[in-house]
Amino acid sequence: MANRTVQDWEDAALASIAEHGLASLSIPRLARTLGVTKGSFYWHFTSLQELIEKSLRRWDERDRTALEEVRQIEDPRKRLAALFEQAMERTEAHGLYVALSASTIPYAAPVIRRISNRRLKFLIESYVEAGLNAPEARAQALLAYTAYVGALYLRLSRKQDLSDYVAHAMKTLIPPRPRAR
Amino acid sequence: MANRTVQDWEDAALASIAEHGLASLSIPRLARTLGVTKGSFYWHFTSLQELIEKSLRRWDERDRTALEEVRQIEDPRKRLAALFEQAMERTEAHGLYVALSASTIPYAAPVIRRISNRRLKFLIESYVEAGLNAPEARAQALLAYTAYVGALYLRLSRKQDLSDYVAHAMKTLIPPRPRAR
DNA sequence: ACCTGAACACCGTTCAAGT
DNA sequence: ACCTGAACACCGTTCAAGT
Repeated sequence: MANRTVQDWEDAALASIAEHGLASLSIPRLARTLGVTKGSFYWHFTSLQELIEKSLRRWDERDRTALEEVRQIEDPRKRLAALFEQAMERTEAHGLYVALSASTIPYAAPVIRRISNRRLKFLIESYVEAGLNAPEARAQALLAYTAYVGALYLRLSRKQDLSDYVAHAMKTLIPPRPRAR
Repeated sequence: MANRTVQDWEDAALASIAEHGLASLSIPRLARTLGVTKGSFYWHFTSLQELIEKSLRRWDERDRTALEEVRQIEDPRKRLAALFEQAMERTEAHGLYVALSASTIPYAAPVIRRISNRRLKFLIESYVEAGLNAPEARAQALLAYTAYVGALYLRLSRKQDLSDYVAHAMKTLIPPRPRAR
């Protein structure tokens, strides 16, 4: 078989973290998945830490492009709605967010911060475009974002359908359509 | 020195998890903290898993009594406000919630579910008392709870003061005082 | 009744040796 | 250039032996 690339290892790591959690990430496991020996890992990476760091950078990049797509939607209210609905898909990304935002590995915090900053900024801008003034938009964006993150975690311990929740959250958190003038 | 008790080990475990995360929990570490050898651990517990299970049960119990205290407040709006403010204190409990709700250990999920069910039920009852009808109260409680959990996680990656956030959340999520009749 | 200390399996890491 | 396989330290677990 062809040799493994750095990207192969990174993708396998992200998938494993998203599904089994960070604690279950192990070099022998990944090696078995990829069909090689654990020793070969150290030709591509200097340590498990480096693998995680590089994988996180990859995830960060993916999140950035995912946001860019939603940004194409012109109507700010529809854009917000799309963001809320996206919040219930993209399960690997959510698995990663959930698995890592509580982790105590030192380089996880900056990545989480960068991702949440980017999404908060996006929310604030959309709220401003939807007619809120700056402090209102900021406060509302923060509330919406925390509700989003909280919902990710809630979904973890209960299988219940959250579509009613999303509907209510959108009603509460998306500003009314401005009146025509 | 006197011998260690089961409770000593449980308390040490909860404190360690809350502060350093679940991944850093290690029997040699705890043993060193308690001034004994790791071998002695296995006189009190059959496995690390059992220690975690029993510790989680202990935490569950603590959360229950913490809720009971807030329940004493008669005015439902003030009770909700107290709950929101408590949400920014009790740091060990929050550290535990954060460290465990994403964990893949099998007995963590039921405990998290029990705790969140209890707090959701409490919120729903308070919202009903504050004048909302049943479905409104349920939806609003769910939104409030997810915002609360999300705020715990957001606080992790940014040191920023969240008191403005709490003020806005309370304004948005606590129903208006009913008019006197 | 509670603890020590040695033993073993598993994972992270290193590295000489293979192709 | 990429991988194997043996080696070593660390942690979870067991257990005979100490007090």
